[in-house]
Amino acid sequence: MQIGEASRLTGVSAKMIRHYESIGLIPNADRRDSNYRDYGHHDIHRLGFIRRARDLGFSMDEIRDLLRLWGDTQRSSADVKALTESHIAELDQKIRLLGEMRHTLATLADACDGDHRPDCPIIEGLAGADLHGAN
Amino acid sequence: MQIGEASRLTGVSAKMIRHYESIGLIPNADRRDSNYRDYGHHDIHRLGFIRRARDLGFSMDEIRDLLRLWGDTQRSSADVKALTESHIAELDQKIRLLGEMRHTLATLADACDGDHRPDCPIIEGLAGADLHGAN
DNA sequence: TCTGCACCTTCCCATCATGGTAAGGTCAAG
DNA sequence: CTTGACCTTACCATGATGGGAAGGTGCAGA
Repeated sequence: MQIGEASRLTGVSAKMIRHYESIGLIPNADRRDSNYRDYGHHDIHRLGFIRRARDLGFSMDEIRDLLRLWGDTQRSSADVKALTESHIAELDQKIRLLGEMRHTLATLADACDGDHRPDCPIIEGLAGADLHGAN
Repeated sequence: MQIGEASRLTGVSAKMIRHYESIGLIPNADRRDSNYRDYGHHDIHRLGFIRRARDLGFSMDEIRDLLRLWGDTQRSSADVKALTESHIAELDQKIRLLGEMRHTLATLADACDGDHRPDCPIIEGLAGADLHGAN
């Protein structure tokens, strides 16, 4: 099938399919006489794998590792689990950081009357108060 | 003072200070005879404001709005609060998405023995299972 | 005075994942 | 033969940041 159908089936844009090929995440696609790329079941499966990993927040480097692990019949499930848990830890870190931001902002917003007057603890906080200390 | 000291005082890299100037987030700095940029209290204050907003996850566009609100003595605190709450909603959305990813991954990881054998529900999930449906 | 070093300047390139657009080739249906 | 959908490559953009090159400035010490 052509790249458009592969895109529709996998939810990966044609643009990104070509990009993944260019960075070696997927092998060079077969070409027809027209020079159009030609995809089969195997390619669709691989692209679906990539899309699901991407949707779970794995970086391209991690996805590269996952693809290698996927194709390695010798590897232990412990290898996959380790990579996954490392990624979970990254997610936890991001969630924690965003949560801290949210907490600080919510505290400032709570202190702000939000009326017609100009006095605003949010702006004052940004303008110089200690946002991370005792609040 | 020179850009290096301004950077040290505010925690904004010299590189970014120049960048903020180039995109109009801060006014063009005064120049000495040497053509070196020259900063004063006012500039330091503004850069500190930007750094704090950045640390709270505001985008450059939002920071631009915040700076405008900061300098506008007419604006109501409601304007600032609205912008802040919009940003909090963005943070909540990101946190929710990351949390969903984490949940799916944790479920898969829990199902994975993580031993020497190759069978791995994580890889199987990525390879085609329904990750978002009943799991 | 010369030298060295720390600092500054501008300019260009890279990241990461993705999209847009332009200029042109292919192919099937009407 | 035309139309339209599809494909090709190539280049540019995002947002926030860093890296590095090539060269100017300024001060302290030999």
